[in-house]
Amino acid sequence: MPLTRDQVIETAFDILRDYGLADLSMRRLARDLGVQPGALYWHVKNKQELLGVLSVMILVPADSGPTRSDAGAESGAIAALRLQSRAIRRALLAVRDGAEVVTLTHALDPESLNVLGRLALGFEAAGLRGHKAGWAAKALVHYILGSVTEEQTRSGLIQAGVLSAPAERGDAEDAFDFGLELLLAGAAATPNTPR
Amino acid sequence: MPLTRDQVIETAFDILRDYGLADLSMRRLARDLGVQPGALYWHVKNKQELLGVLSVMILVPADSGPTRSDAGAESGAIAALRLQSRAIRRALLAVRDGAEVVTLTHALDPESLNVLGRLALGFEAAGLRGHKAGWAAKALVHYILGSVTEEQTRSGLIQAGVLSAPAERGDAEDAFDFGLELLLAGAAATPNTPR
DNA sequence: ACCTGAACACCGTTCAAGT
DNA sequence: ACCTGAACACCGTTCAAGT
Repeated sequence: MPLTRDQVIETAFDILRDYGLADLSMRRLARDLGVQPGALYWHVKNKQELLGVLSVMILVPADSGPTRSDAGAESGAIAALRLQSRAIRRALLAVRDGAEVVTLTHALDPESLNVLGRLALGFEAAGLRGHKAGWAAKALVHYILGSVTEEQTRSGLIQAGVLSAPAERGDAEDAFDFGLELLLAGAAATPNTPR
Repeated sequence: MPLTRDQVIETAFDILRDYGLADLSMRRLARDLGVQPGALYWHVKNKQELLGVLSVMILVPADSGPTRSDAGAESGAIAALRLQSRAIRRALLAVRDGAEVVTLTHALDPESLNVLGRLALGFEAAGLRGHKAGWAAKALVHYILGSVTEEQTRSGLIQAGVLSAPAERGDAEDAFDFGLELLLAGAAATPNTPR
């Protein structure tokens, strides 16, 4: 039977998860599927589209966030943002080079990932008005993606034998949480020029 | 006369500045220098080393920051961090794909850019102790690089005709400053568990 | 010391032609 | 509808051999 789009995507995801982004070429993907490279372009527009789909898949585990109906207590809004941010970090860490893939997609098409808009809603619930909620969300996204990309790059280099054991181990999470608190504390302290 | 390392670096910088990172290949660089690709490897270890040198060059305009001797008034420490952050942003914006190049270098070798250590000193001057100053500096670096990378990616796409004019223009700087204030306000509000 | 020539092992994408 | 074959236009890096 013919190749399906889902097979292409699934195999791409497997290569990414098991070997990393550097090994995820269209030619390698075609080889794993037992097909000529050109065949892929019947099922997928180009590599960028494929990475976009993978980005969404990577973020699925973090895809239950605050929705507009969750406009609950304002004090809980910051707590919700904290949980959501950690969930995004965990989802990215679960796939090799996950942060890098999502960063690539986010750079070319920020709207395609629901995560961002989701966080903006969170900051609105926390009391930020106008552009500020969106700006805060962008800042948080940049922070998360940057942190996790560095974390995954480091473990990639260590595994490749380029780097030796981490100088100080286990503090990646502490470092992440600290930066997260910085951002959230800043948001909580920001004076809200009314509407 | 023979090719010099400085010529290689200068020409690479020119290609980057004028045509962007996508055009900066070793083969293109060799062509512009009127030499075979292999010749470059006499003057430079590999492409990564070259990008590292370019990263340092890009950041030179922001390379006059607080040093340890500047342990001045604690209130001014936050102000200094604000100025330093804006200087870094400007330096990155001055070169096409500057943020992306620096991000690549920073990912593989964070120590090689003095910027980070510089910012950590700034946070120490602001009263953060122990790991916290370093963590805050990392957060700030991720934020700056992420913001400017997105900014430059967008203008690159617009110039390439992929995107149309920005939906809301001129607010890139406002957005940057807002996120910056979030981080700095968070740092100022962070309780300092003594030593 | 410095460079050429040539190769090795790759890329993403397109497209006529086949079934 | 779906894929092959083959090409186009590239990559980064190495290395014997030349001068």
